Amino acid sequence: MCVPVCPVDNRPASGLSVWARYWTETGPKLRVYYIMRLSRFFLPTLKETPADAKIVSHQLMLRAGMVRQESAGIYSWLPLGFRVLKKVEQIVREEQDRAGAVEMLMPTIQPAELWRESGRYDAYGDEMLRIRDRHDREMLYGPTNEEMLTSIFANFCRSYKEVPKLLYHIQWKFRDETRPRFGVMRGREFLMKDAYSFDLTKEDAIKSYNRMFVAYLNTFARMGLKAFPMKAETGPIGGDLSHEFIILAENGESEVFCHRDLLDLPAPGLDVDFDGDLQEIVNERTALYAATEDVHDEAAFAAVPDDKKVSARGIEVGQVFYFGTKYSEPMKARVTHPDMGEVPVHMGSYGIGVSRIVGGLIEAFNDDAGIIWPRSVAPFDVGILNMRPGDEPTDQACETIYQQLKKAGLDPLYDDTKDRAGAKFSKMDLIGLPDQIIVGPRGLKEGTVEVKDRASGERQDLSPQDAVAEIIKRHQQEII
RNA sequence: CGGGGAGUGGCGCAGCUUGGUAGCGCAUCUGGUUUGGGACCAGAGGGUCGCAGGUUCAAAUCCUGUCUCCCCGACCA
Repeated sequence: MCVPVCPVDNRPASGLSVWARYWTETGPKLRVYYIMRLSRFFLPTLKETPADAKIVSHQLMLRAGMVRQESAGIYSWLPLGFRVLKKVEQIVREEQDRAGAVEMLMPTIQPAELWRESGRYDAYGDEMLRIRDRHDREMLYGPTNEEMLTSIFANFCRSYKEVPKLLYHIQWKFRDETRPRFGVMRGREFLMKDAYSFDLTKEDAIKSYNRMFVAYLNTFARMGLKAFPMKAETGPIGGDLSHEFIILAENGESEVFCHRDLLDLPAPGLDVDFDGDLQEIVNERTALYAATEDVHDEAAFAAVPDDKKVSARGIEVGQVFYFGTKYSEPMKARVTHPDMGEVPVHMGSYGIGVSRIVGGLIEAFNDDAGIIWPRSVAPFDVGILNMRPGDEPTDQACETIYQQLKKAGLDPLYDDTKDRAGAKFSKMDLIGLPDQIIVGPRGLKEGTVEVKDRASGERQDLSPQDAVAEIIKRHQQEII
């Protein structure tokens, strides 16, 4: 049995569900998997670029049949897009868990009451979608959850022994932007991971801040993204310490300035001890100049050597805040300490734009033919292209390859359609699966199939067995 | 929220100035020829021209209002 394993923590690599593991370990030796045929899947691709989409990620998401716009800034996630969204979400979840954060789930709809307590009900303005229920009670579709979680904490936690606490959830949010744009990158409805920390003192709160800071570096690295922490404005969330995590992209929404050496720092790695001292890792990433345009300091930037100056455009994919007692004070989230008496807890909040990242990934990984997914987030791991459906040996070869890949823990998509070869190639390139296995009577006569690497375009003829082994090898290497 | 643009078969567009039978490409369906980089021939189906008023014998076309979407800016994960 050949199961790709993460070299760092020995977990099975990708796509191997609990059930699959159960069966491969305990079940019958001859396990047959359901074959996901393209003819059965739902993949409404477009040959032409929709007129409304202006940036490449939005165009490709529509063309690849990942999303459909329902209203300005509101999207349905079609099966292909949904798979990527889930992959991104799962990486975020795993790294939150690894950092010691605890997952929960709060509702999308919140009572206005909560926001009156913090004073933000009026302050938030038209960006907040306000609604009334049948009893004429004022409700809102949550743009964020500081109030709700602070209230939960205040309700249950009274003692200094209850802290530190670090809780997160991954939930849909709504901000009624005046001008949604860039597809899912700046929608009104968006999926976000938001974490909230509760600590006794500012000093402790910084430790929580550092946990998230380091977790973020690993999170983005696992998706193949280079995200750089930059000093940032605290905005309506408030507070006095904040970093945005930025990926560089031509279509980035904001201008950023930083020291070139920052771009070369590797991710801390998945073996970081999150209960240990993380300050050094954070210091290393914050020592060099890096700021978004809002807080850009020309004088400080001038001190950076000319050949190290980088000014570029970037997409914000995450942000971390420390804001002290801004919410705990008015909402009475206090704990009692033997020496300090009753004190409001020091808080921070930590967001990652999950749905936004899907767009960001495409901005980072595309070419003229379409999307090029990093293996960790690809909707399927590999595409199997049948060049002559109906031809017995070809069908048989495709299905065998499918079963073998599936058995190895990979998730293939089998193009069994009767489309012409050109259409199949184009479609597969468009949706960007990292690897393709092209199976036709012509090659099979010679005992070979063709393995194509989407990113490099490189192709090689291999026996079906070697092709499967090659694909599995590539996926093992991908994991950080 | 300021400024600009656009709504016509599923998608991309023409028609509007100068009112008169709604058109093209792609996609779809049928038949045939093709068959390893988004084929070809022949035929077919599919549109209350965003919506509501108005002008007129007659409105996709002119007038008024309204809704929606997109772009630039201000604002934000």
